[in-house]
Amino acid sequence: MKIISWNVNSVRARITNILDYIKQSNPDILFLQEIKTQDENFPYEDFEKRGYHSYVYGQKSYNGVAILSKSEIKSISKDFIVDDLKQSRIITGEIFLKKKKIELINVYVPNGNPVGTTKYDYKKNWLNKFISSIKKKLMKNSNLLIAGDFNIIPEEIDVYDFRRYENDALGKLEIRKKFRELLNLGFNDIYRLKNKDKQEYTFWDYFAGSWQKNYGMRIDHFLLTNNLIENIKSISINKKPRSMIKPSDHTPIELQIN
DNA sequence: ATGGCTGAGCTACTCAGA
Repeated sequence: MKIISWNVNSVRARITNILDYIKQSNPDILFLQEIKTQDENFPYEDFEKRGYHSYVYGQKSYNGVAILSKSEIKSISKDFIVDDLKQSRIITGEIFLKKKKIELINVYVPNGNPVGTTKYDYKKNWLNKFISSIKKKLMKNSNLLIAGDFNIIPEEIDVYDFRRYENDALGKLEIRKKFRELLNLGFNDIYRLKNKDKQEYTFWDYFAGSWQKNYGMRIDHFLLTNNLIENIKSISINKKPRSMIKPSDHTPIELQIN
């Protein structure tokens, strides 16, 4: 089974790119972040024609997440945490894999910049609530798969120039510690688990020729609980969509499990 | 280099992204 996560930076502006990518990569499940549209304007028909169910938690202009799936997904939920600002950032569902019930958690973590503002505090509080909801979920199910745009650079190796981000909301130690706190609950950063020293990125800024210069960062992740490690076949970052015309600034990360 | 670009909403410009 192929599960992919991709921050598309607007599902409507990106629709041809997404449909081309689906045709090429053929995911069973696709997590989308930053769809930037309300549910009623989501392009359900485009995906239905290609054989996908769409589960959408939209928002006007900003944020918004969705799960596309070839098979029906049960127990879809949009209230994983209480979000004070009512931003659409998490959608969850359940699938079965070899008799394991797996909780799928698609996240779009707040950016948090600039540091020292209410946006940064919102990110910290959001992460605290997220971690506490994960703890609760772990008491019911030890098979969790979290994927999405975490807006966290886990370690120095995960960005082209760490010094430029050590005081940024994506790279500050305080935020990176939240990521470690999550891992310490029994999760693995699957890309790093499978690629100990590899320096690859999932995001490149639109400006300053960042893509051409490979000034990127690894901020989109798959975190799986220890129980699911035996099911992992492969994980890879697919850079091709970032090289296309009118790209998202993020590129997909692809997980094979069976 | 607190943004050089891009998208949404809207129709001139702000907000947001990372």
